[in-house]
Amino acid sequence: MKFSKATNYALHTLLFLAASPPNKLIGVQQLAERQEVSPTYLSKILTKLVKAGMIESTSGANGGYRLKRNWEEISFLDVIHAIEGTTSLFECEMNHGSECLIQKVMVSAEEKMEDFLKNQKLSELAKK
Amino acid sequence: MKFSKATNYALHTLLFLAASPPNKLIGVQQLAERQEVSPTYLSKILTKLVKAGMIESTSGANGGYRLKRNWEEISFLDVIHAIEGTTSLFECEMNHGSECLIQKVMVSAEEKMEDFLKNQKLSELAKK
DNA sequence: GCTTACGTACTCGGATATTGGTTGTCCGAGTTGAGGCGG
DNA sequence: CCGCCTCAACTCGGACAACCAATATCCGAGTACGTAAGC
Repeated sequence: MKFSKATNYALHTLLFLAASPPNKLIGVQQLAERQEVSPTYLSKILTKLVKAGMIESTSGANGGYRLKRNWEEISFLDVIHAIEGTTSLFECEMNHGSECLIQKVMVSAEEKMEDFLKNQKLSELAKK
Repeated sequence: MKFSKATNYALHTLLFLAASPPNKLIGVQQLAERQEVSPTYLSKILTKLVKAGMIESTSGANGGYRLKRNWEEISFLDVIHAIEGTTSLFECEMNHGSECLIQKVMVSAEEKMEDFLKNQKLSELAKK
C-alpha cells in the first residue's frame, strides 16, 4: 500500500508548470530532465492529466504542455484520482452475508484522508 | 495504491477470534476455510500478528491461535502496521534541495487517516 | 502402574512459483512551425 | 512578396519489456498430545 511514483511525477510537474510563465508551453523533455524521468514515460502520465482536464497539450514544433484556465481549483485529491483511479483503497470481497463492518471502518478512514486532500489546492503550494 | 488482501484476512481473523470462546485455540484450517484462503498463506499472515504480540500460537495436536490478554486495545492501525509495515505511503525521492512541500501535504493527509484508525478498536466491532 | 516409544495433528519458516501492477522503453503516426525555394 | 514544399521538432498512442511486491503453494522441521507397547 503505497502511492505510485507516477502520482509524485504528476504533482511535481503541475507545480513546475504553475511556477512557469502562464500559457507558456513547456516540452516533455524539459519536464522530464528536471525530475530525472524518461520523457516517454512522463508523457504517458501527462496524458492522464490532459484527459482529466487539468492541462492541455499542443503537438508539433515548439509544442508542449501548459495549465488550463481553472487550474487554481485543482486539489491534491483530483490529481491522485486522475493517476491512481477512484476505486476504494479497501475492498472486502468476502461473502459474509451482510455488509462488512470492517469495510465500513476502512472506508470512513479513507474519507478522512480524502477530505483533507480535497482542500489542499496546488495553487496554495505554488505561492511558496 | 490499495490495501493488500492480507490486511483484510488479518482483520477478519482477529474479529473471528474475538467472537470465539475466549482462550479457545482455533486451528488455521478452520480460519482459512471461513475466509476461503489457503491455510498456509493465512498462517504466514498470522505469524506477523504473533510477532506483533496480538495473538499467540500453540503448536502440536489441538494447537491453534488465540487472542492475547490485552487484545481489546488493538486498533485497526495496529493491525495495518503489523501487516503492511510502517513506512510512509508517499515518499518523494527527488533531489530538489529543500524538503518537499508536496511530501509534507501527503504525510499530513496520511496522518488524518491514521488518527482515525488509531481510535477504531477491534473490540468495538466485536460487540456487534 | 509407570515409562518409553511412536504416530498423529498441528504450527513454523524457508524456498519457490504465479500473478498483476508499476515502471520504463521503443517506435510509428500524426501535427505544427519554420525555413527555403520557385514563381 | 507570396505560396508551396520539405524538414525538423514535437506530442500521441499502442505494443512491448523489466521489475517488483502481493499472492499463493510446497515441503521439511519442530512441537505437543494421545496411545500403545514394554517393563
